[in-house]
Formats: sequence, C-alpha cells, structure tokens
Amino acid sequence: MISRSANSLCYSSTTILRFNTRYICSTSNTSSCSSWNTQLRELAKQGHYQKALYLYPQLLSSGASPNAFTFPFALKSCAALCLPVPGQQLHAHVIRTGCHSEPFVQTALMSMYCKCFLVENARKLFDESTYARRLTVCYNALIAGYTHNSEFCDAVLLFRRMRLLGVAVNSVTMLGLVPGCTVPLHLGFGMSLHCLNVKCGLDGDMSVGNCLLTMYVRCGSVWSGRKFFDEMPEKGLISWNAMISGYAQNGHANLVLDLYREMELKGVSPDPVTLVAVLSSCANLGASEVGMEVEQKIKRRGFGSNQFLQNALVNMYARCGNLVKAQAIFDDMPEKNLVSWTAIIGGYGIHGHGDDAVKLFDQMIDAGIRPDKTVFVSVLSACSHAGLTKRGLEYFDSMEKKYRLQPGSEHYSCVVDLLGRAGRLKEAQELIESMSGKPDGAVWGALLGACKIHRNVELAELAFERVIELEPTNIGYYVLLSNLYSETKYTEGILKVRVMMRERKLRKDPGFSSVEYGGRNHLFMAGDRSHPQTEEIYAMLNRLEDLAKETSERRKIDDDGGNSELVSCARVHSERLAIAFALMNTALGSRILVTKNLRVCTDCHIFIKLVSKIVDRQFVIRDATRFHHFQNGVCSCNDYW
DNA sequence: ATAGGGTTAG
Repeated sequence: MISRSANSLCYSSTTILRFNTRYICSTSNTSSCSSWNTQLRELAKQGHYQKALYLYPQLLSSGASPNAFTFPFALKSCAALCLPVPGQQLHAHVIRTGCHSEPFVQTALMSMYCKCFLVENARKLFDESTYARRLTVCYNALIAGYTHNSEFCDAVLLFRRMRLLGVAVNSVTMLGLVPGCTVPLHLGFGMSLHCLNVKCGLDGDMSVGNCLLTMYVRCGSVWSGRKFFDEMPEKGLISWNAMISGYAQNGHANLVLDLYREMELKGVSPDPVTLVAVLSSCANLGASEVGMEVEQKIKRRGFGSNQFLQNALVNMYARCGNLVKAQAIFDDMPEKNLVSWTAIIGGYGIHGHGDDAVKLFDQMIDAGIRPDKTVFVSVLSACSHAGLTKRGLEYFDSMEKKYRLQPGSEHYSCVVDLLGRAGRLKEAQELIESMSGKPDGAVWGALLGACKIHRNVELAELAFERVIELEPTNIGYYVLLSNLYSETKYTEGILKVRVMMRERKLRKDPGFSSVEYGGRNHLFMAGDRSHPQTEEIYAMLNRLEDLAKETSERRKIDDDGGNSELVSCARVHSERLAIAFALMNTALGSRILVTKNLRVCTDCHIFIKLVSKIVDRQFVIRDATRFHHFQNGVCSCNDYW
C-alpha cells in the first residue's frame, strides 16, 4: 500500500523509472504515437498505472515522440502511484516537447505534484501559467491538492479568489473542498458549501452528495447526515457505506445493523467497506450471530482475502467472547499487521486472559512489529484486568524508554487502575501528579474506582472532586462515591451526593441494554414497554423476582448487604428487561446472554447473581468494558461483581 | 482522444 503521509514519501525502488530522453525530438510525430496513446489511455483508465508507466519508455525507444495526448495519462499514473521522481522527469519531457503551454498538460502536472505531496511545485506552475487563472479545472486541481495536503486554509483562499474573479464553480470544485470539512471546526464552511451546491443546481451529483454526507457524519452530526441521506435523489453503494460507517464511527451500532438490513432489502449488495463497519458494530454489541452471518457472506462473495475484513472478524469474535474462533482466524491470516495483533490482544485482555494477552504482545514484538499507542492500551488494560501489576508496570515503563511513545491519558488511566486494584493507591495518586499533561476524567475515575474497591474514603473524595471538575455530568462517578459511602455506612455522605446531583439536575441517562436473538438486536430502555412481547417479558420478570425473594428469604444469599426489596423496586432497569427477554425466548436454555451498557450498580449486580443461581445456568454478561462469566452466581473475573 | 472526486479495521 502506498503511504499517504506527507512525511514519508514512499516510492518503491522497483517502480522508479529511468526514461531515456535520447529519443525525444522536438517535432512530434503525432501519427506514429497515437496508437501508443490509445494503449496508455486504456491502461490508465483500467487502473493499471504500473503497466502504463512501463509503456512510456517503450514508446520512447520505439522512436515515437510523446505529445500533448500522451502526458496526461502518464502523469496520472505517476500521481496515482505517488511517484514524484518519474513525474518530474515527465515534466522535463513536457518542456522539451513544447507541450508546457497546453492547458490539459499543465493541469495534469499540477495534479501530479499535488498527489506527490509537492503542492508547492503545483502552485508555481499555476502562478506562472497564463491560462490557469481562468480555468476552473486548474483551480479544482490545486484546491483538491491543498485539501489533500491538509492545507485547508490555502484551499479556501484559492476558492475565494476563484469566486472573486468569477471563475465558474462546478461539482469537482466541491469535491475538492468538502472533504476538508470533515472536522467540526470546518463544518460551518462545509454547510455554506452545501447551500452553494444547491444554489448552483449541482445537488444532483451523487459524488458531491457522498462527500457532504461524509462531512456531516464525521463532524458528529449523524442526524443531519441521516436527513441528507434520506433526501438524496439517488443513493449508490458509497452513499450507503458513508451512512453506515458514519453510524459505526459515532457509536450507533444498532442503527448500523438496521441500515444494513434495509440496504439488503433494497437489493444493494454490500462490499468490504460495508461489512467492515457492520462487523465493528457487531463487536460493540456483542452480536455474534449477525457477525457469523457476515462471515458467511464474506466467504460467498469471495472477500476472504481482504485484510480489513480479516481484522474486523478477529475483532468481532474476540470482543464477542469467541476467542477460539478469533484465534483461528488470526492464525490463518497470511499477513498480520498491528491492527490484527491489537484486536487479538485486546480480545484476550477484555476476557480476563491477561497471560495470553501478554504472551501475544511479546510474540508481536518478536515478529518485528513496532507497537503503537493503541496496542499499549490493550496490553496495559489486559494486565490491569488480570492483576498482572508488575508486568503492566514494565510495559508502561518501556513505552517511553524503548519505543519513544509518549504515554497519553488513556495509558495513565490503565496504570492507575493497575496500581489501584493492587491496593497501591498512594503510588497511583503520585503517578497522576507526575503526569506531564493534564489528567482527564478517566484517570481520576480509575483512582476513584480503586478507592471504592479498597474503601479509601479520603482519597476517593479527592479523586471525586477532580473528576467532577472534568466531567460534571457523568453520573457514574456520583453513583460510585455514593456506593462507597453506603458501604462504609456514611449516611450523610450519601445525602450530600444526592443533593449535589439534584442541584446539577443530573438524572441517570437513559442507558439501554440489548440482546441478540434470532438475528436481531432487541433494545431495552428503562421502563420500556414498546417491545411486542412486553407482557410476557414483564411476566417473566415477575417470576424471576418472586423466585429471587423466595430464595433470598430461604437461603439468605444476599451476601452484599443488599436485600430483596432492592430487587423488586428497581425493576425498571433495562438490564433486567433484557435478561427477562433472553430467558423467556430461550426457555431457560440460554447459555449466553449478551447485554450492553450494563451499569454496575450494586442493585443489578445482586439481581444478576440471583438469576444465575435460580436458573442454574452459565451466563456471560457484558458491561461497557468487559465480559463477566457467571457460574453458580459467581463471576470468574472476581472483581467488582 | 487529453485535466478534477467520494466510503474501510484495533
């Protein structure tokens, strides 16, 4: 793959061509080179840029001389392959053959320079040209070039100048500008382009529509994006992909699956890009049934060798808890990249198999793969979940010393968690204070969580104060502190937290849980009665709660100081509805139950323990961060629950 | 005959 990073110009040695200029004569022989031009055009059009570039020296050595019809295709090939060296040689040939005053050739040259990250050269050509300042295409090439080189200001300046001089704007101008508006800072400008696009009657162009759609979703305006998508006069595969990926990137995994179904119903057939987004959403939802369906589709459609999809499959199976399958796919991959390793390491980490995660990380290093910040997050969190304190600290230390990677907040929060769980609260606190950057909410939150485990009220209050400054509306932290107060029987504290929450008008956000059943995802909100099987679900809930009460009276199994009243009074929780639904549908035969966004409040935690005791089954329950494997009412991860 | 563009994984 060709690197698009401006800092790492990448041209493989095999593709650098040495064109022999000896044969070029100044009087071009059009008739003899037209057949070469035809071949060149065909190759470039079909995307065989490599072959097209090999044809060029053959043309020279045959005695034919390149003309104004030759250069655009040859230059396009250099641009596509990001080969500035042959590109510059072609520029020399252009001058030598007297084609440099040809606007088509000039534009192709500019485009080539832009794609090869030599946007300065392109600008020089533009400024020196007598035609360029009047031609829309030249502006288009340069504007797109600036956008590609992350010099969006220059792109906008040039666009302003173009408007001022009255040069016509067309849809390709839009295609050069809109992709630069995919950050929230530029959204305002992007929306003005959207208006202009409509005003100029260019809104029939699907490509521009796709760019605008991408702009909205990447700026986080998914709803505007969806509205735009629904109103598009024509939707192509890329439009569907942009919308689906947009949902995926903004965390609306369920909407991804819904839209994917809709797409299938409309008879639009998905490509690897679609399926990558779908799999990533399956991973987030724990929807392995849909994931397996997608895997079949990948096989049927012959996408099996696509590395993006292989990585997405590994990630999906790993996150859904099927580590055997994930490992099998991972092992079968002929080429493993950093993303593949991160997926499998993270998978083992989430499920508490810290030893395996660590082993794989070391294997990755041995395989000569250079770790990045993301894979460190995976391995550090694996260590913290599995209690591998020493190992985790070693890795953390190696980040800077060995790999010159500056740890970010996300790494600090893992290490604070690591130290905190091990009871080394003081060290955790010192680590936070030693941070060069400003700690974020997650860092203080990790300390707060650790204080909760070790019942350190004093430090918890400090961590709470800090975390609330940073994330005043994150309800979880208030609940955490309140629970700590309740465990340490500090009633005044509980009241204090309640008052604080009331003053700030904080209410528990409408969390939801989901269960995958029958190839569909069923969402449950607190107190939700919208599900078609609501009656049965509540009946099941009643039965469970009766059983819970009975059992708790008979055996006094409430080992957490909770009581059966809690169980019945907080029945609106979405997790409970989800659990009831799953139990009902599988006639108590459910072995795996996957729910999302489970808030780990003491209350639900007791409920889940009771359920698994009552039905005498194994459960796998997923909260926002990890899986909890229940057997006989006990979770194997042994913490928190 | 000849130029400009959009969607992917941890």
